[in-house]
Amino acid sequence: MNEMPHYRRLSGILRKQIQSGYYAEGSLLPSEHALCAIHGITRPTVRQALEELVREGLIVKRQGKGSIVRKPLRNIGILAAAGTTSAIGQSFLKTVILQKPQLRPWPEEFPFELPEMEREAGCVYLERLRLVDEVPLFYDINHLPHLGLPRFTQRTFENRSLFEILRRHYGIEIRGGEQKLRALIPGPSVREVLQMKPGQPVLYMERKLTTNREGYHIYSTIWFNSEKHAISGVF
Amino acid sequence: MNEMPHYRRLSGILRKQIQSGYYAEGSLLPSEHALCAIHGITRPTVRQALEELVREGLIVKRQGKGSIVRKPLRNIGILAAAGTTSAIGQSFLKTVILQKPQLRPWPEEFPFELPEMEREAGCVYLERLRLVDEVPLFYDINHLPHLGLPRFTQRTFENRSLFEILRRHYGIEIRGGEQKLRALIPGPSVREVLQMKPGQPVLYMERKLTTNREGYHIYSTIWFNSEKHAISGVF
DNA sequence: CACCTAAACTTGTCTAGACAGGTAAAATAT
DNA sequence: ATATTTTACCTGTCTAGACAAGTTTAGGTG
Repeated sequence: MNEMPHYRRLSGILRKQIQSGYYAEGSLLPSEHALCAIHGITRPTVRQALEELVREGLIVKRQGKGSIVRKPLRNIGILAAAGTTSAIGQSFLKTVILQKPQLRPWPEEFPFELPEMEREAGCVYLERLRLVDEVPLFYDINHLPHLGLPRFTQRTFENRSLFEILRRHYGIEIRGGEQKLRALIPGPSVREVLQMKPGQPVLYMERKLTTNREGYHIYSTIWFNSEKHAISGVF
Repeated sequence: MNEMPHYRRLSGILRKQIQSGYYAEGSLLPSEHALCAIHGITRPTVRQALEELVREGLIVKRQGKGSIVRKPLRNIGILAAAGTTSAIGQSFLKTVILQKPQLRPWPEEFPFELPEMEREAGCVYLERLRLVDEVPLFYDINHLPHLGLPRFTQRTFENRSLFEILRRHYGIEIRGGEQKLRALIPGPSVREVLQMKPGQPVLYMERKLTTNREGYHIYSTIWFNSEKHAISGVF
């Protein structure tokens, strides 16, 4: 249904091939010229696709040599990735909904500045806990404006990406975003959710995601237990 | 001396104009077409320049509207920026060299895997402390391979960007890199350097930067006191 | 005046090449 | 056989357009 741009289609194909191990670590992707021929598109379009993969850290390019497939990062690549589900192998990641989506007024104290439009629409509130190997890792609180999301509060989110549901059922795609990071000692409630010992620090993130809908943003607050896993990013 | 690509030259010009306030927050940059005419280059080249600025969070693009200048982030944009000096207004940032560049063997325990070439070359070690408004904020340890860096240990780094010296005197440019982030409680020595109270957490980063020199990497370990400032990034 | 439509302008995507510069393998000379 | 040069191939940069799609503005219509 969605007409996807050629470059995004290609990057999706290559991403899947890399993650499935079809291209081994350290091996070369087909050359840009070859990819042109295979997919019937021109080089700038191919380059645009490869650029996405470079940003995600899946490949490294070397002039005169080619595009080298990288060892997939063991850590959680949340910095650049749109969703957390795509960041780590989905198989190890389990999602638990602590608070089902429910309508709420916007909080009085909100770390982001909120456009008038979104404030008036009301807010869908959602709490999740992500576990890797049965150990709590992320705890995130999400606020989305209640604009054009029919039946959203009835949907099931267990083990499914929030972003995938937004894309498939409502046509909302994440385009990018900004985030702020801090290290802090979590309060007792967050500490308990993450099953951490007192005095242990977490990575605290505030994110504002932009979407293909003009003026529609998703706001997330994330607590991350970085004792065993680090967060990785490429730039 | 250095033939710079057109797109990088343009992004540099625009970056300077934005940071100097020549384009006010919220205002529009000249259209891509206008930038073509002004600088005598074509649109793909202009777009490549603008893309850099989008990645840095300096502008936001809106189809049908234009490139909007963003409010400069108050926090430290270290995630995407190559150097920390460029991330915050240089005026407020002060650099103190805690350990002048000196030759050393590579550490036994090194958080990164080290190419053979770089290990054999020996290592230049360098410790810095960054202060904002006279308050310690970053403490970073840097390891660079001692390959083609004549007189490097004699240079002065006070209030000067390490990356600028590498670029101007040795032709080394930062192309990108990867990083890992954690939250942790610093050891007593780091805590003292950053003048922090016991039990307070820091943002801990390990970065591996890639350069225009094939196989030449810069390794940094950074401790960041996030009590007053957050680290911000755009993706 | 209020409303709607069309035009002008903007960025997004894409084509079809060109040349420069780096890498590695094949061909040649020693 | 070894060392050097050439060649083929790859990515980096750039040109000069085209059409699509979103936004704003200027006219025109009622």
